[in-house]
Amino acid sequence: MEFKEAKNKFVQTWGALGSQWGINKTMAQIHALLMVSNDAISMEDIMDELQISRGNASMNLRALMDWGIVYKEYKAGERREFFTAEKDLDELAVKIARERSKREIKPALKVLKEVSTIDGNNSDEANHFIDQTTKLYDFVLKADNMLEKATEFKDNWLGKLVLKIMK
Amino acid sequence: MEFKEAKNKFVQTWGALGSQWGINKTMAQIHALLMVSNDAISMEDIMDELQISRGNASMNLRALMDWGIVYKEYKAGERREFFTAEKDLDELAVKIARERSKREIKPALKVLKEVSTIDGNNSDEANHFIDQTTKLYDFVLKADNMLEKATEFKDNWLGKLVLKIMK
DNA sequence: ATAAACTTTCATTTATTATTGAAAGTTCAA
DNA sequence: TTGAACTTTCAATAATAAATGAAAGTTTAT
Repeated sequence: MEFKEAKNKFVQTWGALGSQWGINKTMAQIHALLMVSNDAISMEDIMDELQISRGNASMNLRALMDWGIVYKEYKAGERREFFTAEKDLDELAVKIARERSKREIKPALKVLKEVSTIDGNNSDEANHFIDQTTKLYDFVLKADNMLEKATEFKDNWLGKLVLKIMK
Repeated sequence: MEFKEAKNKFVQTWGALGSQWGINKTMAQIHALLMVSNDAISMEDIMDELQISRGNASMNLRALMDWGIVYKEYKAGERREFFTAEKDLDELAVKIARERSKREIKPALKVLKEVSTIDGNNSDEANHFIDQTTKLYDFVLKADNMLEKATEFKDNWLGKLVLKIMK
């Protein structure tokens, strides 16, 4: 396999993986493209390489910047903007985790808290519901906290030790 | 809020969350419904409660069973089948993690390995590509292994201790 | 202040994904 | 073995999500 083919395969695969995880295909593809590019790329080049429209490129680049995993870059003497991806994978993971927590897990927790605190008044059905949703609340809260903690984990001697032991 | 309203809100929220994570809405809703139900439910009742068609119910129940998080149950003297969800949340998390690893992460790793082992022959661009995808391969592999290990984690005194310290 | 060079927006179109429901398949009791 | 009671399949349809592209908006050099 030669470079161009490999690059294309990578971009396509990353895009497909993205859709499976609820991230739109083009967004994942743009990210993939920027991840493996040596230097910053213009919107024009992204459109060209991925065969997508201007609007599509613009919107997805904006979304990637909102996630904090793609940056604008300005080149001296150049009018147009260039884009780069966060290439540090730990940093990337942290940002994605934080963003999904904020956007999805936190709101879900709010609902879980709400529905788990209804009055069960002597109905078996309702009591089981309260019990299950309370457990779920605790579980999701714990998982979310672990995610949070994991973001501090990598620079941490204890963490590294534990990982080694767990291997 | 009363029980019926709370139950509905929970099912709807769980469904919406599912779509955001690449799981189809109905599948997530059926799972939610079974999670908070005291006892096994027939397909008819699921169709009725969620206002979905027979085919839809059948296909998504099948999918949930393929994931190993919903079970068929037979009741004595009853012809039709009843369904229950895995209610142990640790067990649920393990099964989902394993399944997604098998279906999505493993194939992605295969591609990453493939594309990261091309011949870079003296092109800077290609060399950067190889470098980035190799790092990505290592990262994803490590994350996948951690997921695997985490499935053994809960019964483990060391794990519990670490979580306590990390708090 | 103007216009060239660029980016963003958003109503419309297109593509993707999920749902329906009728027909085919299965199972079981008699 | 038949047929009633149920489940599964899958081609057609509907719902949802993403992409287009032309018009509006911005920025900057002169």
